Amino acid sequence: MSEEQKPQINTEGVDNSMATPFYGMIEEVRVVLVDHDKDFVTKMIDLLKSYKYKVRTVDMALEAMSMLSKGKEKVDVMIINVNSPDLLSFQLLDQAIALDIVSLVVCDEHHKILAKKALDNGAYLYLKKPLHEEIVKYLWQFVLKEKIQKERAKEGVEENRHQMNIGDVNDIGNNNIIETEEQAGEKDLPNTEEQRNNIHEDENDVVPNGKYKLRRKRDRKSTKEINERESQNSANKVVRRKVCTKWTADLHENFMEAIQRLGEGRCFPKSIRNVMSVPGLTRLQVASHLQKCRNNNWRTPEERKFTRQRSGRGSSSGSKQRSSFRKFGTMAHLQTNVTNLQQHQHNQETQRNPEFSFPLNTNNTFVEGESSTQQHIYRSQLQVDLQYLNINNLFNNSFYSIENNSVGGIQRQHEPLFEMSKGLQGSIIGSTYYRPGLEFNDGDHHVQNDYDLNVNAINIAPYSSSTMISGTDVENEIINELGTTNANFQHYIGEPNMSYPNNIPATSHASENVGSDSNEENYDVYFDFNNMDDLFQDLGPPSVNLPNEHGNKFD
DNA sequence: TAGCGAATAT
DNA sequence: AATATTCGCT
Repeated sequence: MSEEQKPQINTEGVDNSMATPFYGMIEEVRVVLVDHDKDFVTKMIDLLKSYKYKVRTVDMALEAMSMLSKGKEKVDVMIINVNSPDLLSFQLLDQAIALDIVSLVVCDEHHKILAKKALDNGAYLYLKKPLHEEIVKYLWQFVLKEKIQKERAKEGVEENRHQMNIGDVNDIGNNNIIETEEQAGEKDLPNTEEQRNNIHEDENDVVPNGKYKLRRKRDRKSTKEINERESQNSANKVVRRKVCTKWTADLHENFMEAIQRLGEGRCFPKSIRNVMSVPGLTRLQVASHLQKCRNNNWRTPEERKFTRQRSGRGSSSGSKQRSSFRKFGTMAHLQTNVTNLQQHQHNQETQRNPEFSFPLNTNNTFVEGESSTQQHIYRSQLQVDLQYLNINNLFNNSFYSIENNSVGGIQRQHEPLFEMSKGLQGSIIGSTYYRPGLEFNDGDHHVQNDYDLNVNAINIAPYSSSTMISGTDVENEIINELGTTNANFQHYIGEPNMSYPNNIPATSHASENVGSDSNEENYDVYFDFNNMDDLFQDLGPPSVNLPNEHGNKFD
């Protein structure tokens, strides 16, 4: 029975390569642990490593966030302490989710509210410490499943592409991945260059100012092409969900402070970004915002509401006065004489010099909103909107086929792996699919049903096989399966009528629905892995032999 | 090259 | 309308 001999494991194409970690299904799994609890961290490192995971640890969420924004290291799994001292746990979670990182949120003390919030925000699982070894052991399967799922989603998309056009509006989320291919043929082009060169100069008109004015839209790569290319290059690279930063008054304030601090002539996107140091905020985003501001085209959310109300947005006066104020940082490169002064100020910690001729000022432009009074913790600064939440509820075939073979039993040597994943994932599934919109930029972005859909996922998973999510057979099977093993879990059921507590900023859509959804009582799912052994087949460590060499930044 | 600003897409 | 993405340029 020693782990050495699991030859049987490979009957099906499942994979025999015991030689590689994770049964060869995944090359490596990089786990980032975000927790300030030394003890826990130490233990987890050992545990994780014993299962061949690449581990990287950080104390606080902020650190992890910057790590993610740098994007240097690929991360597959994040284990986040829900109570990071810097209070950024949820922001980190948002970020991680946006990057398709399987995120487990852990806590010392269980709080339904937090559990709910974590799941709401896309956490794969919400767990109380210490983590059950089984979870760690099968962590990689979560990753695998997500990955496969994503690929399938992509494939499906490709297949249907011709008929999908707009049709799939409800398919939130895929818009950026899908992209209809109206004009076939272009995809054949070997490379972008060629396409770029297709711009016909003669089609441009010379306008009075001597510049060329494009007659037709630029011959840019369609996002579709990009996506295609991407998916080719890196089959396993996940498609990033498109995220949209919302420039809240706070965030803007931060931005303005940076502008102020830098001084005219030095307001470049990059430097601004650095000064702002808002994790996750990219240079491009700053550039975009800067552009908007320079053009005096940006309004705070409050202002927007206001102007919207008075429908006017009038051509004339009114909103115009702001202009003089917002012209800051124009042409950073113009470098006005203010420079020296600025430089000076720059060196000093205290920069806000009133006399700073910068228009922007101190200004109360946004003070109107409660923002200014807000704590200095950059709370809701970066509100990431998941515009493309949709997770195609496609179940991947890989699992499917295997599952089919194993219908009826959890035993089969080579299948346990998947059985397990079925059980576990199935139970976890709720949180996996459960991704109500966080907050959307504009009402246009239909996330609406996601909520119900997903809530169902959560509710149903443990108890029944009613159709939901995708309604495929596979799915039901999984769910049923889960149902049978259900007893092993202790489902923590939230209070029946728990409506959104005030402290959950929420996502209005969600809260509304919660209120009206009779199933809400099952909303909150909390697992207790006391008896996991019954649920999972013990396969021994995923990889007994193979020492994994890939030692990137991960140990 | 990386980073910028403007143009353009979504 | 607001934010993202692309692109030519330095």
